[in-house]
Amino acid sequence: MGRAPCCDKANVKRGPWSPEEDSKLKDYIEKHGTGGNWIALPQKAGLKRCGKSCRLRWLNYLRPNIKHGEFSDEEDRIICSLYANIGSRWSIIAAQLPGRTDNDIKNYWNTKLKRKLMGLLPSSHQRIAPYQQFSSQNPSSFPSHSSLSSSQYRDYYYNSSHHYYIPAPTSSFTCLEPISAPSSNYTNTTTTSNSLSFYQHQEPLVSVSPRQYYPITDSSMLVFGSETSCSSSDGSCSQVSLGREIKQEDMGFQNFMFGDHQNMNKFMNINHDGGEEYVNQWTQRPNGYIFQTQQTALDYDLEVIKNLICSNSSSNSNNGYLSVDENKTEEKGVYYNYCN
DNA sequence: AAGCAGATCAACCGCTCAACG
DNA sequence: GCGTTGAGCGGTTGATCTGCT
Repeated sequence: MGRAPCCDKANVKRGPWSPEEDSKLKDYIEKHGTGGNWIALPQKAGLKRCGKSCRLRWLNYLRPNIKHGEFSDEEDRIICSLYANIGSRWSIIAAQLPGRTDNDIKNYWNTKLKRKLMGLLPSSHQRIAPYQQFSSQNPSSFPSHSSLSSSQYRDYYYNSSHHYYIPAPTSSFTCLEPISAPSSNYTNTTTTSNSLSFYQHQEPLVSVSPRQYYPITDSSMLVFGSETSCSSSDGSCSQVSLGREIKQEDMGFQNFMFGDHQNMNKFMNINHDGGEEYVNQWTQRPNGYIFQTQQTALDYDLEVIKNLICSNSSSNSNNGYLSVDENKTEEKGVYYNYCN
């Protein structure tokens, strides 16, 4: 037995919204708010629409501060970075891009960005940092490490089949450097006002309130955000905050978070603070608590993204989520850091 | 100008989850 | 604990646009 439909489909209008409908909805919400009840809203607003449809229309198009139009390189990088780390969690990604909705980002990813990335990285070329494989491959055929400044070797791809570097295509996705594994000291880091309000503390996290921060327990729920949650969604709002719990089991998250290193791994959180970017890394302490460290970085690996795209398109078994192969991850053993 | 194919994106669908009685 | 309800999410669809022949 399925669920009862949320509205009487025979009596609701569907399809594109007219300017009159937009105006009715906008006027009503501006005057009365949503009242926390989207189902009842269309009737009150004099609309023959499904509540869900109203919600979608408001969140994606009518609410203030929606940003339409081209995505910037910066936004591209953030999307890629987060996609590489958390997969197709569009609402979470949208929460990092004020004014963008998850629907927008999803469409943008599926229609443009994915293709852009796939075209950017020929399959035989692995973008790597020279230090990673110089010794194990054919050092003599490379530009010598010393002959390449850090800024130079960012601009090469390593051709694994022929063991040499080729110049990287010019793009906004440049400058990958290895970063060290997260440190094991548990110092505080700061967050910035425009970021997710991750709670950072030297002490084990305690349960503060629902939708705040919990220690990782056996049931292992990692909780992001605060009660002011208002992420974009199909769409939710642009305020940055994540009101959704992420289970470790979710989306192969367990592998992602904890699979490849005993007590560390990372989850990205990108802040914007006076133009500088930080990556907040989630690290699990031996006692099971998750804490956060910060890197000045954006972090993704084109090859990872590409693999994700390929695996997602060939198999939906992972539900579109990043499911990191433990062995592969271990083998890889290197994180890249975006640097300017 | 007409027809077609591919790209784009608004909207829908079905599902999960939290809140509540 | 269970059922119901509504919000939110991610995947998909389909109407429209654009560019090419």
